Amino acid sequence: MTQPTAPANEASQEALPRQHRHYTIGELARMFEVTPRTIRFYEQEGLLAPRREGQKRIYREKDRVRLKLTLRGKRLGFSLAEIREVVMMYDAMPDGNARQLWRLLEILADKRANLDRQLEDIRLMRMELDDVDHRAREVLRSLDQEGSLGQED
Amino acid sequence: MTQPTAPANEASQEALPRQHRHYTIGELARMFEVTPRTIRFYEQEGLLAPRREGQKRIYREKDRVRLKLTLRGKRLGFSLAEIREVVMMYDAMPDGNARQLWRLLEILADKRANLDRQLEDIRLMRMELDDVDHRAREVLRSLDQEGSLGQED
DNA sequence: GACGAGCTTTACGTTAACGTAAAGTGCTTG
DNA sequence: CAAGCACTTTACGTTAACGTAAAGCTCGTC
Repeated sequence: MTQPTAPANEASQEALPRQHRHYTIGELARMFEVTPRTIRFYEQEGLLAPRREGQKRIYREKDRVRLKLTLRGKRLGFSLAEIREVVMMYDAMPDGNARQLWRLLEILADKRANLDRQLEDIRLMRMELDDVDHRAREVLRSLDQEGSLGQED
Repeated sequence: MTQPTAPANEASQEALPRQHRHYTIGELARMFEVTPRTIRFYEQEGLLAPRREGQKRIYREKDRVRLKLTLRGKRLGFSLAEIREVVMMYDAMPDGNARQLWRLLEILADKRANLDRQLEDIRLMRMELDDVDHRAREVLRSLDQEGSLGQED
């Protein structure tokens, strides 16, 4: 959306042996085409919590998945605060009390309603784009006609 | 997305006689549930160009449609700059030269690719949400069980 | 042991998209 | 004619999500 160069939906390579089970911040950054700064920022915002080895951050599979989900949420226009809300409640689920769980269900329903609205928006937006596309092609055809008729300015 | 209160997809009332053909800034604002300030800002950014009657802005049907499209674009995460890009090229279409028109087609294809990526993201996100939903409901059920067994803390 | 690569923290800077406050204009209604 | 309402301009403030610069560790290697 803000990126001019087509941003891949997910990590570049998804079907590898993936044997090492943990990553450095640079590896993750390259995988998802974000900067290390972004990943550190998400940690600061409570979306990631990697282990430390000395002073270096060590990311496990769980962290990678979470980053993936976070970025997907972002592409859909969710704020980091919203994403954190779901993520934290998801973490607190196993020992969560009923109130929290009901609250979680509420949030989920809300997010889903948002997605449905987006689906409709996409449908409409596609129609508009198709329309503009058609018109543009027609104008191009007419220009072509004029050209073959020797009409040039 | 950022709005906590469920934002309607489009204007509140869509199927009215609509006889007067022009609106004040306040009317438009109420229609789309935005502030006048937002509408003025969009004008400043080159997305709207209402007539003036004295010093007051007069919005015609065309302006209303454009605002609608703009807001839809925003809900889909497009920046105002991106929206303006399409809108301005659309306006320049009739007398546009071939280069411009090809450029427009390029942009349109780009936007469409974006939308397709969003569709996939929505599909995946829905699955995740459903999954969390299921888990939460199961935990709730188990809590209910414990409750009926007299297990309370 | 100097160096580069890759990591770290701290902290100030930046951009988009408005919000908000102040001060003024113009109509109409009690 | 005073009050109120809807509009106007100008201008500074705010928030999210990072970017960027500075300064410092740590490891392998030439």
